[in-house]
Amino acid sequence: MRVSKEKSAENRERILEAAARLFRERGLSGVGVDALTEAAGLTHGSLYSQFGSKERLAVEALVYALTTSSARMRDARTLDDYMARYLSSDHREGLGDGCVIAALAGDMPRQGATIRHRFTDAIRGMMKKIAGLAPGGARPEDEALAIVATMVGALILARAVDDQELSRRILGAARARLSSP
Amino acid sequence: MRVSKEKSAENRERILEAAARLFRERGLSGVGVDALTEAAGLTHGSLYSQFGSKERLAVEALVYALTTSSARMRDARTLDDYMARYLSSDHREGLGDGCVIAALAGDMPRQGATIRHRFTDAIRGMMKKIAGLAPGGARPEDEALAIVATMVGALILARAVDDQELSRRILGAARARLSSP
DNA sequence: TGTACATCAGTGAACGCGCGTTCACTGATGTAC
DNA sequence: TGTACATCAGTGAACGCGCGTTCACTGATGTAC
Repeated sequence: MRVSKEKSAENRERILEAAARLFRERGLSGVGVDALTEAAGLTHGSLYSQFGSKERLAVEALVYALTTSSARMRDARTLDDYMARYLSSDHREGLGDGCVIAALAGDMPRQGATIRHRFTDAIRGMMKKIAGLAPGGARPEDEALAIVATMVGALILARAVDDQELSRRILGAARARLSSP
Repeated sequence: MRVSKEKSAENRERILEAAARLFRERGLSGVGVDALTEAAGLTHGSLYSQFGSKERLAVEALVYALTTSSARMRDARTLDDYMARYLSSDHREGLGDGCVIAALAGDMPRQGATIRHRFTDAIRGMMKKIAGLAPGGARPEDEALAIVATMVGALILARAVDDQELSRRILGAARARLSSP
């Protein structure tokens, strides 16, 4: 049955919220349309009314995740502060509401043009944020890219290993290397 | 029909070779048993004679990939040499015969215990190789872990972005940061 | 404000398809005599 | 060395299942009068 504009907008938001979390937790191909809509209290057909296809939802969910999840990092004022948050065990455990780049980078080589483009913009965004926090240097954006690579790589590896002690060590080693310039 | 022991061992090797390449190219859940055996010139049933299940093949293929693919890096004598090879555009393009860690790290949080364990050993192996090449420092293995995180992160991000110039810049920035100590 | 009706967000059955796995079967290999 | 037969690697049909998507339908919403 038809629902009010307000209710429809709220349903759309709930699907996006669920998708932003589930895609990060299980990967883009690891979540089906049933799981996505069920998590929002709807049936799979509503996804097609709202988004047209799973891929188009994925694009919007990526953007949604970028605008909401950078909340964790947004008000970091110094590079040390940013790093401490990014390379924390909290962030390692919080796949579903953590960094989109670390969660989905491995999927990107196999994605469509639109979603890869948004993802690339997200990396540029993180680069600029870090460049704004870092002391400077001759090429601040290149330095920022190296810092991004270290942080993203450390988080991905810390989540991949099955040994808690090694995981803790990876995050600590990355923090140590980045804080002592 | 039954085949000779030699032929059977050769078939097993061919499946492993195809699996080691395809799993890295498309991810562990991105390749089906038909694709895996067809690439070796066999039908899907032979996978079950040889390995018992797709997951057990994945474990063996991971080990196989580690022993063969580190060929690219094996004879690196210095950290600069290792880095130049690892952070090359050749390596970025060569997903299928490149670093297993960079290719599969993103899949690990959703894998079974055995395969995660092997993967964790692979990271320790790379850490020790780097620690053996690096100048030293107070905690050579921790320094090596940070270098591994930077290299793996840079390669994953360089493969993820859709902008060739940015991709090149990511690899270059990581090289620059690692070579100037 | 009240009534008649067109709109359309969401439902649920159905689609074709590919997945991982099972299993009866084939027939060359390998072995026992 | 030659013969009879058990073994078993590989084949191909079939399984139940979940995938993404389509579509006729429902009925409350929103609009035109």
